[in-house]
Amino acid sequence: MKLKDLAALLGLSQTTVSRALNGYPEVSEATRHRVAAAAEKHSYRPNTRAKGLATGRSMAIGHVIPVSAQHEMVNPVFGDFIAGAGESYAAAGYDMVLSVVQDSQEERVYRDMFAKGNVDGIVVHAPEMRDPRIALLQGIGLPFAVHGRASDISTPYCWLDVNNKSAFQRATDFLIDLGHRRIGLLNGLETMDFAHRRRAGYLAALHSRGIAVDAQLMRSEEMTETYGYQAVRQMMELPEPPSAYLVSSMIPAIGARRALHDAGLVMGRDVSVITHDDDLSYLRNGDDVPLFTATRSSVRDAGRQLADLLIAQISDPQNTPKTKLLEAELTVGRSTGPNFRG
Amino acid sequence: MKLKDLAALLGLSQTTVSRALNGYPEVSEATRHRVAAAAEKHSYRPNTRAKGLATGRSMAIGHVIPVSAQHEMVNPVFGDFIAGAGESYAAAGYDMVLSVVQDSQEERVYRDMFAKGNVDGIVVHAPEMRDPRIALLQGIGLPFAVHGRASDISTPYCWLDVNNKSAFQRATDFLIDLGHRRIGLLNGLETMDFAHRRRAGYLAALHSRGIAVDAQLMRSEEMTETYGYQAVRQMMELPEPPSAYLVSSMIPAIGARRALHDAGLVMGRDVSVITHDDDLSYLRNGDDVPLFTATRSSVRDAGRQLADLLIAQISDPQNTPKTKLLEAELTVGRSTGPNFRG
DNA sequence: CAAAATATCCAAAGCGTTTTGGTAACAGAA
DNA sequence: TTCTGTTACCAAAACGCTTTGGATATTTTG
Repeated sequence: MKLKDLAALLGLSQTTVSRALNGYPEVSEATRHRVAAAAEKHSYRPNTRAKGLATGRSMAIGHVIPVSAQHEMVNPVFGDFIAGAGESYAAAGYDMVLSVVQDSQEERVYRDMFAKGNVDGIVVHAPEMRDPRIALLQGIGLPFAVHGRASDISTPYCWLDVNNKSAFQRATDFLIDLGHRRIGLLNGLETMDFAHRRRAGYLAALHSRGIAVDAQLMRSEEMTETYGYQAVRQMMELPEPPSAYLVSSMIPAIGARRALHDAGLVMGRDVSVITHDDDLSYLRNGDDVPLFTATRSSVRDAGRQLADLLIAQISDPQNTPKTKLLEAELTVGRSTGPNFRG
Repeated sequence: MKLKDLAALLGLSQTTVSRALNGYPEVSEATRHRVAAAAEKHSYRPNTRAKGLATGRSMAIGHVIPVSAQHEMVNPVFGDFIAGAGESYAAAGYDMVLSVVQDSQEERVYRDMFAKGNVDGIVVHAPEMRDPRIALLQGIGLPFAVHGRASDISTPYCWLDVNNKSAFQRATDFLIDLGHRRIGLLNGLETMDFAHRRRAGYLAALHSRGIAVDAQLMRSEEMTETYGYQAVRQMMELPEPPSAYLVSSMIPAIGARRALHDAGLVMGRDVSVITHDDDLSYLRNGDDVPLFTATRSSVRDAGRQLADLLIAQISDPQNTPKTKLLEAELTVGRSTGPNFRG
């Protein structure tokens, strides 16, 4: 069923049917209802490509998922982020198109997406500190929104981020208040902007409390379970092992817990652990009382909100780009306690 | 830069330029090269919508991610599956369009996708036993491929599945060989086809070895960490607790491990655990020696292969639908050992 | 050498929409 | 009555591509 057929069926012109369906005023209420009823009855849906060609918009938003050649890894938060963004898109009538791309190919993919015109905007994932993608997208004039920020870029652009620095500073302060002085940091890859900020928060807390920084207590890697396990094992072997750990994600935190268990230590009693918790649907942090003390911020909610920002940006491109900084909450669970060991 | 401009620039007709770029024979090699060079130089990319409108194909494949209203959950394997499928799509020039949809809305979404014509095919995720989506898609004539199977549907359709029954039967046999008689099953939701098959494999092994089935040892739920934890805790309280557990995914297996640790039991010595391992990139099963004995099958690879099947199906619709059954490998790790207790 | 075949190109139609630039009918105002 | 506005519709152009159905040289064939 195409527009032509529907128009013929109603004895109307394509123009009138189109206007009736798209809510233009120059159509009588009577025919508008007649048209709507017929469209409903024959479940007419305008062809996306034709509509897009005519309007010049694709009603789709691109997500480019970079996969580095070294560690072929899809960030586990990705599924939840997408679920959140998907809700907003569905509500606004947008489709989501996904490209999984070797990071070396990324620039080409952005350019192609723009040239081929199959998206009206793009969500940039996992920004690095001086991420080249932002300048690139500004250059080609494709609307975009960044999940996170790029510290070294000063021109305004649309982003949504968790206040990672403040979250990790508060978490570190919390551990210091409990008497911990040697605090291990199991950070994500510090080429990533969020990891850099978390480190800054950790360092700021140490400095403000006059605690010396020990490079042996700071690790930065891809956030896997085995990373958490091995990093904790190694730090435990130090002459002065940490009495507490600050971990960048639930997954390595689980590895950290395993390492502590293997060593016969009990979290919250012998050693303290705080982790960042993205509130992933399949990896809830305990039920009633949280398992881990955590800096928590729902990545699903972030997806929802970032999508809204981007949609607003697309529908009104001259507007100055909106930004939003979410505060993570610090929820106290069973994995932290006072430091008795000195 | 559109075709018209490129043609004008070259002093050729749009026809010739189009044919040159699309590899038609009625173009001299000289002009073909000239056109290709100019296209490259000005980085011309045909507009997707226009091309799609002209050819009647959208060069996109839809993935509908159902989210049930009760437990808003995105399957953690999803990210890796998408990554795999994305590789195949990129190689074949397809885009991937994603819809996150309340399961009550699913039928409407499929119908709309077809009517609006914005995908050439669809991947069906997480089929249930008598999944209505298959008949629906066959009815509307939209090519599709199923990740998994629907047991109660006999008409041929395109699918790729892991041999879940055989995998879980072998795993159960393995445990029985080690002397285990009371084996707990922590299954996924048994409305899902894969979970049903796994249960069948578990039961078949018990039957063939003359071991009585105990309903108290069989659980079926959404595969979260807390599920694994609580299920094991509860089974441990039974008068005759299991000496071994068979778990449907790494995530609940981690919860199971936590419950055993909390009870002071050591996996592989006091209690055995086998889990299914989807080989997720961020949740590797140990490094050198696997942590868990596991039935392993890469879901990323499944994504790649299923995408290939669907693409083949789309390019040759009359062909009888291809299917592929992958065998999971049973890899021995540290979580299993002989049963000394009885 | 004329006719047929081939190689190379092009103008225009078509894909299914939206949008432009109207027209016809009828009302109210002068 | 005539003019102006308004309401309710429509024919045709446009979006950027592919494809159809030629057209014009050039080569091959009989």
